Formats: sequence, C-alpha cells, structure tokens
Amino acid sequence: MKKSPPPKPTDTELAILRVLWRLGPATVRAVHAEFNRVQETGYTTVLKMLQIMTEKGLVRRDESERSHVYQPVLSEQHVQRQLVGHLLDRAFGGSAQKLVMQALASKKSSPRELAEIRRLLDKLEKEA
Amino acid sequence: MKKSPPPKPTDTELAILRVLWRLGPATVRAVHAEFNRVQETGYTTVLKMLQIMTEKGLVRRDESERSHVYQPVLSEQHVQRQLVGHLLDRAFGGSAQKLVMQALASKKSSPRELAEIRRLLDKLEKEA
DNA sequence: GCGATACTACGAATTGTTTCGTAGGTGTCA
DNA sequence: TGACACCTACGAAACAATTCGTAGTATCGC
Repeated sequence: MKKSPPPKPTDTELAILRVLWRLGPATVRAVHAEFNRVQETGYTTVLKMLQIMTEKGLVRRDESERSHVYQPVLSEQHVQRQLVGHLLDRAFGGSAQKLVMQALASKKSSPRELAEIRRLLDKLEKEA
Repeated sequence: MKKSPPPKPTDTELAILRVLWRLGPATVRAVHAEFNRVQETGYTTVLKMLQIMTEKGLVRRDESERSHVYQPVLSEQHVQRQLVGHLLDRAFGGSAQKLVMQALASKKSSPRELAEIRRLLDKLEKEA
C-alpha cells in the first residue's frame, strides 16, 4: 500500500527522469548510456538511483525480463507543474505573475514563443 | 578572498532569506521571532543557519554590536532570477515559454495580473 | 560444461543539511 | 558583587543524497 504521491525529485533524479521521458521505457544500460553523454557516471550509480527512485515511487519497474525496464510514474508535464508550484510557494509567495515576469526577463524568448504565450493569455482572460 | 558567487540557497535557507527581505537587517532574535510565526524552531537553530549562510556568502553579518545584525547579500529579485534560471535548465530544457505556460496553468492569476503580463509581452515584442 | 559477460542487490563511504544542547563570555541591576 | 538573562561559538546527532565497489546469480558463446 503505497498511496502517498511521489516526492519532489532531486536534481539528479530529475536528470534521470528527463532521460526516461526522452527514451520511453528503458533498461539501466540504456539510461546509463544516454546519461553519460552529458555526465560521466558509473553504471551501478545509475542502477542505484533507479532503485531508490523506484522505492520513492518516482519510477515504475518491470521485472518480467532479466534486464529490468524502468519508466516514469508521472508525466513530464505533471512534474514540471509540481516543481513550478513548489518554486511559486517557496520563492514567490504564490504570485504566478512575479514568476512569469522573472522567467520572461531571465531568458529571451522568440517572437513565436511570445505569440504562443499571448494566445494563452487570451484564453485565460476569456475564461474569467 | 571569497570571490565565488553564493550558491543556490536550500529551501530552509530561502525561508530565512525571505524573512530578512521582509524585515531588512535583523538580529537572530528578530529573525527567530518572525520565522516562528510560521515554523516552530529553536533559537540556536536559526543562529546556526545564519552562521552557515554567512560562511556560504548568502548573508552578510555586522558584528559591531554585541547582537550581530544580518542582511541578505543578494536582492530578492536576484535570487528569484537565479532559481528560475536553475529550474529552467533542469526541468524545462531552457524553454522559458514552457515554464511560463506551466506557471500560468498551475495558479490562477487575476485579470489585473494577466494585464500586467500582457504589458510586458508588448514591451518585449517591441524590443525584438 | 565452462569461462566470460551482464545483471541486480547490497553495503558502505562521503558529503551536505538540519536540528539543537551545552559551554563560555558579557552585560544588567538590585 | 552575585544572580540572572542574553549572546555567540562549537560540536554532535540524525537524516538524506550520491557514488561506487563487491558479491552473487543468471545467461551466452563456444
């Protein structure tokens, strides 16, 4: 009976989740290979991380084959929202506006992206 | 010679920084009192945190009085931008647009705030 | 069948975070 | 002056995160 929702992933865990979102269900070997393109790490390190992440409920493990196959429990969008919500509470006193302002200021977006955001604003204002 | 920029604050450190941003320069006693309105904590715990944060360069300490006075090294905006930048890299592959979308979706903003964001968009588009 | 290879499990070392008790010094005031 | 309150420094405990070596077991190629 593990009901409680998975905890917020650490930075390292998030890096592994990002590999899994990219690859889809994958073995330790596959994750390790992909992970090492950016970050040199031992095989058993990745294995251990995935084992711990399984205990935490961050990933699910298929043990039907000898090489276990791992996949994320939550979607990338879901975790992104979780992390944004956390940052919102911790650093911005819950003000999404302030966070959005900082995000737009801290990294230039393309005109296309800005237009996309504008479209979302239209939609939100219509709902209100 | 401590040149390197202060590290990303932990959640607890951030909570203390938020108190300092609210109060301005403050003694351990003042920070402790304010902090405890939300989170019950021992006096020496807050003291130790502030000592560690001083070593890390997150806060500056004025020792000219018997009760030392602490203040943040970086502005709230600066740290907010730092944290947004970090989240952007770690969870959003650098796409500010995706982060903004999630922020707006995860917490309803008031029409006034949406208008404010729209104004920022206007400004950014004019620059481009 | 046997040696090489691949895989998981486990334990342990290291490092960082958080909490708080205790000790020692300084000031206050009756 | 002596009791008391307040302040900082320090060390240690408890916990979590990260890394990796070693051991044990299964599988494959010959």
